[in-house]
Amino acid sequence: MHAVPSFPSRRSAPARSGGLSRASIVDVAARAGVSVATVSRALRDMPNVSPATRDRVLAAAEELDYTVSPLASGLVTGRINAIGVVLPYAGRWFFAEALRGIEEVLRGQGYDLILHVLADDDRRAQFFQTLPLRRRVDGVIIVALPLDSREIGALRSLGVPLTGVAEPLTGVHGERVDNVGAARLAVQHLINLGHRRIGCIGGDLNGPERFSVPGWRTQGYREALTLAGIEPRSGWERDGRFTADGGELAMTALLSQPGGAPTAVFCQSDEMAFGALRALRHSGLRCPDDVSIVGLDDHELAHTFDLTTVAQPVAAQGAAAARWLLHQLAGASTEGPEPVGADVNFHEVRLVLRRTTGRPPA
Amino acid sequence: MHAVPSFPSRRSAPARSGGLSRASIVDVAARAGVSVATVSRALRDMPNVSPATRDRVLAAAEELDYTVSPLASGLVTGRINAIGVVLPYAGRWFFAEALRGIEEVLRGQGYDLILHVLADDDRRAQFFQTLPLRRRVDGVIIVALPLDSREIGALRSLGVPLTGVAEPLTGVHGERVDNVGAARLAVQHLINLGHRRIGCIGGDLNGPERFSVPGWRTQGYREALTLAGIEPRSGWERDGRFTADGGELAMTALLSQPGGAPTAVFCQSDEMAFGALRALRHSGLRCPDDVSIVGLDDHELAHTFDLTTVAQPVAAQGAAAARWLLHQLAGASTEGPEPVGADVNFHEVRLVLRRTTGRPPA
DNA sequence: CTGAAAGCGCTAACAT
DNA sequence: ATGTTAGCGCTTTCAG
Repeated sequence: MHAVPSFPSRRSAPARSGGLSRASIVDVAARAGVSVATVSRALRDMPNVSPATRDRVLAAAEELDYTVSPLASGLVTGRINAIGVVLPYAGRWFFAEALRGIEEVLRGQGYDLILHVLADDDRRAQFFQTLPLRRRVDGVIIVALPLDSREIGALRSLGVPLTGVAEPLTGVHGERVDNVGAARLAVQHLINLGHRRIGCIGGDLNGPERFSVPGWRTQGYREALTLAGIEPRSGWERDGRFTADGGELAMTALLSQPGGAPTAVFCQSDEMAFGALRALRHSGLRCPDDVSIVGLDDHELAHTFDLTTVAQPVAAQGAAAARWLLHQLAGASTEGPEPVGADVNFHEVRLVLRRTTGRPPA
Repeated sequence: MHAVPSFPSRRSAPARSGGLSRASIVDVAARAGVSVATVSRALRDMPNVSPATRDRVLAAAEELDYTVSPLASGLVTGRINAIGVVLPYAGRWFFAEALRGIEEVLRGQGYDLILHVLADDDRRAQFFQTLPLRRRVDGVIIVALPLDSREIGALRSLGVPLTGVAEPLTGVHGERVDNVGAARLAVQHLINLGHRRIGCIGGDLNGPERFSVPGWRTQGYREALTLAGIEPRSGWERDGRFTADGGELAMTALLSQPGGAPTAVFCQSDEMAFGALRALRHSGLRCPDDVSIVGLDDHELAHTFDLTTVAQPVAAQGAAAARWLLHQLAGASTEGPEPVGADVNFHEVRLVLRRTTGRPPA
């Protein structure tokens, strides 16, 4: 198919690999009539290369369709120009969005993004056991994954900078939102509307997943209530498992609560809110006329379903994490051994008013 | 923090890289009292290593917490154990789901997944210009991305096997569904229900994106109509840009069609169907009483919104593509130069009945 | 069954 | 400003 006039390299090429572009730095050097060292310098825009030489090298490289082998250069420099991203596949929307933000930043800086999806407990256990990231990345971003200290220790043993998105990791830098504040914002909106009977659909506070987010959001919910002089009722806090189906079940339970149902419900994620909306529809109840619903996320479909919600910037959190990591890598050479500030960067949330919240029924 | 009793390697380690686990194959060899060649063999389960020796090597490796450097081994073998996945970020759900299927297969075989998101035209152009996958992957999976022959050529020049998911790529192996058949299935369902006035919301057939999927689905729509003796009306085919908002706009337009609105609409994606549902709601129309809606995908939220749809297995398509690729790589050594069969593997679709379709209004 | 040695393609001293 | 050379850590002939 592609006729190769004369084969650049002198040996029989490896069976298959980086492509037909077999030219090596030696070929470029020969063609440009300089040494490989000069080629290396010219290609990386290093000082001490005369403009004329540089041009000649660049031309030769171009003609031979040459690209530096990341393997070879990584082997000597010890940098591999790749970042590992690990996520649990909990909440597709969230993860896809965070990934987009991360990828954009990484690509812009010439870093590869190596993805690890810890879809279930087995994969997760195996991941921490074998640590497949070892020797393969210059840094790691953990997205929406709560880790215990043993797991964090394992990751630390990689010897590369770490950062977390959404879930707090003790001792690790993080990008996230103030979940307590976000929840309070949502619930306060309900209170402002005149609601006093307000339910909450969140995650299991004592479950094995160890997500801390539901804990905070529940705390925010309670705080808002207390501040308004409303006594939180434990029966009005339900577990929706952060899925649409879970949200539906939780809402159904709320509706048949002894002592009357709430007139408004704060759902700790938009997907659960979608499920709650379905429960309402199937119960013949109208939203917001009978029951108000407020979510948290601003999922891409929240607008489509007219869901009032507290928006959080997901791609931005991912992008910020990526930027932080690259910054660490850049500074690693100049600064001391542990330049890490295990600090947290909080991102803004905002209330997005749509049509699932209104005044309580008379 | 982590006390390192005695540093395995003898030279000052590179500033930062594959981690604290600095032990090299030389260290393992020394510890096991064998040569590096034997270590290499033992670790890769090659023949010609006595069980006793193998055990000793394994133990030594374990004690030193040794892992093979993928860079070093890749450099000599020419295999890098990574697969590139490139996708357009068109349809978050689809892409996240496909990615999940791909990742699972790749991980199982010890391959890394290197992600490239071609979010906009700039990134896309840049991608094909610089080909950042070059020398970095053993194969490439293209998800839901239509490519022209120049772009396919560029990818081919990588010299690694290629495969496509969802969108057909001429001359490239692919995993997808029969889009014509899927559309016919959806529309036939509406016809069976008694509908004769059936609209279609799809993508721009002449747009710059060159997606071929909308073309086929539209063809399937027309075929089903024709087969039932119904004359397709061009005014009832609208572009919904494969987004919820686009679907809403298209549905609104359909509703104000001169000569009356359709009683049923086939949406070429579930996300557009969600938008169409919103248009109905805002027009005070009920579904399916006034207008029936059928989608295509079986998006994770389709169930939540009771959407009747034609389901396609997305993760399975991704997984199949990954398996095909690995199979090519495995066979590459034994077979001839181009072992590629640029064949297509079709995946089954099925109608999922829910509550957005019913008999036409009397 | 095991070891010695030659690189893979590149970068980083160290010359010049 | 440019060239020489010694490896980075591993796999792989080729000899034992």
